[in-house]
Amino acid sequence: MKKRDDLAHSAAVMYYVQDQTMDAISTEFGVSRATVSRLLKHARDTGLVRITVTDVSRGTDVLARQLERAFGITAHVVQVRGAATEAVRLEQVSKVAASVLDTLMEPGTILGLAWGSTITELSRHLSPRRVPESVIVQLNGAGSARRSGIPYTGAILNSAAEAFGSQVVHFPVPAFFDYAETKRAMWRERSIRGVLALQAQATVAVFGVGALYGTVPSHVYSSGYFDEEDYALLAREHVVGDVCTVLLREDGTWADIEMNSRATGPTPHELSRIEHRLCVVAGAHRTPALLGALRARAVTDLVVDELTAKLLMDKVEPV
Amino acid sequence: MKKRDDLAHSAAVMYYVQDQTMDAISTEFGVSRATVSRLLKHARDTGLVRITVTDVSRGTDVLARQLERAFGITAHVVQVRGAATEAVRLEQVSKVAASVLDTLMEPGTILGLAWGSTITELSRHLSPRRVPESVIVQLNGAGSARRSGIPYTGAILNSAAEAFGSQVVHFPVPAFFDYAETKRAMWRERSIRGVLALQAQATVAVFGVGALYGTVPSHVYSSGYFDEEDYALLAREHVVGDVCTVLLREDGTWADIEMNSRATGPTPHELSRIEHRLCVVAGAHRTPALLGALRARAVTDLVVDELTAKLLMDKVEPV
DNA sequence: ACGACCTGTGCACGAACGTGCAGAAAGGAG
DNA sequence: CTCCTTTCTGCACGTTCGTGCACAGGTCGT
Repeated sequence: MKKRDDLAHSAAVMYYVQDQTMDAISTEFGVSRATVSRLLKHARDTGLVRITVTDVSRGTDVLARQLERAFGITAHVVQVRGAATEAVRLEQVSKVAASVLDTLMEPGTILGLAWGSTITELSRHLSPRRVPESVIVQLNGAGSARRSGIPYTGAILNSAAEAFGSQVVHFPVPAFFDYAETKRAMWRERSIRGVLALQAQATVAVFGVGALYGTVPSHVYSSGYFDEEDYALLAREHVVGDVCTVLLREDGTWADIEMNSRATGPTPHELSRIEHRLCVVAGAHRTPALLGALRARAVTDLVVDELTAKLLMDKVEPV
Repeated sequence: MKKRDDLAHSAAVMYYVQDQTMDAISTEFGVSRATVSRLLKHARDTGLVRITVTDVSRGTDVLARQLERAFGITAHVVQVRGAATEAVRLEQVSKVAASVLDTLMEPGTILGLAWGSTITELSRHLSPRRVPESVIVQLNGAGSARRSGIPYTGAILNSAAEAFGSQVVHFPVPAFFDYAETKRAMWRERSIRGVLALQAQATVAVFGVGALYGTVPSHVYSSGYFDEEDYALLAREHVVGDVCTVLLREDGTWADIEMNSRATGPTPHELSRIEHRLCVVAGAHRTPALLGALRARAVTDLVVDELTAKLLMDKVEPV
């Protein structure tokens, strides 16, 4: 499809630069106006046309500033129609997050990506833009008792790699090992050490937070990663969710949770060596987990919907 | 107007990033949809939202490639509706040129600007974008027997400076001196030498071509810069137009034209030390002058309307 | 205090736009 | 070559958008 890109490019120039109407362009090209509409969509989708909003926002959004002061982060609060479904909320937040991520990518960036419903959605909204020498590395294992997790994370990593033109490095381990012993053993393997080393060099990390409780428990808690016994353990430890499959409590502690010795994602401590840690959160039920993540200092950049942001601030600074 | 920019920013995010309809945004904000439409226009106008078309074009536009091969330049051929008036043609070409100039500006750029109807129009279509440490320097004098030229060039330089946030350096001399002697004298003055030195350091120059003949003679030939005697001289010398008020013939020669010893713009030879020389041309009557400019190697980047491009190629490679 | 003026907003209408659908063209398999 | 599948295109409709106009609220000068 070389011809199409070409037409799309001319059309884009005429439409976006010269501001011709689609009608004028269609007669110029001798095609229907509908086709021009489609060409322009194509141009936008393929990154031939980029629409960028400068983020000078930080300065006046009250809620965002509160978050920034309270946690020492950069925050983007996303307006979502109150009546929206959870799916819509997630979509809106992901779109904004995608655009924020876009501003963080620069040549040579090593991007660490977690997985989950939030990140999946985000990966769908990345607009293509070649980032030379970029590498994408999977942050945490995704295998479970039932599945290897590779198709699932593969979809995420691939679409991100396609958007940025990056190399991909998978992390072929389960989300949790059954035995801490196995993890220690694997962590000595050179194949794994290579991935871990790359993770440590990442300059940007993107992740959501998993919520253990609420009407919509997150993927990892509802898809066979844990058994009955595990759940009991989680409850006893007051775990509210996770960041990169490292479980944590609302107060931000995680180090003493036994199950984390079997988890494969980077701990908040390990994460904190990464310069930009973009956390994407949509949905009120994630508030406790988000609070834990923030207190664990796992986050430098946050994208969150307005409602959740409000609930969060209410918890921190009750009025 | 801080509040307005702020609302405009939120609206822009919702509209361009989250693709909400203006309707949804208006109810969210509690204003009318019309207001949102205006906010978005404001956001675009102030550079809060940027729409960029990647110029991978170079690759398939046949005419553009012909020009590139024939003259060793980078060319952008602008489609303009055949039926368009000259004013529309100029506007369209200027818009594209403005976007090309935008891609050439980077931090620290010293931009040399000529003046004329083309450049005036171009300066109207620059979309604001702060370019740190940039400087704009006027390339050629604009004074005539009647006017100082400062208000006229001032408008151009100011609007460009506003768009890029640059410093401005004027060149307060006439377009042509009456006596070559005066020019030599002035060129020794330190105030003038400072400007000349800056011109010599420019990394980007933008200019049109003036056409001496045709239905629409260019500004410099119709606004009292010359007297009867001058015109006779121009005709005798086969001058077809000018670049930065340096007169030239269709074959690209200029050095032996007496009047040029009184002109204040950089000669093609001086221009050629500037890395990027963006020439903007709209209108068939400028074809001979453009040909002269190209042959004089004054140009590295050309933006031209399709019709003029065709006429030009017909002259060079008759079919 | 009053009117003249200026800025910003909503309304309403016509213009511009996106997209489901159905038919045409292009590409493959037999 | 023919039939089937897939992709592309134009039509038509409903939606979404831009803007002239008129009015409201605010500012300034007299």
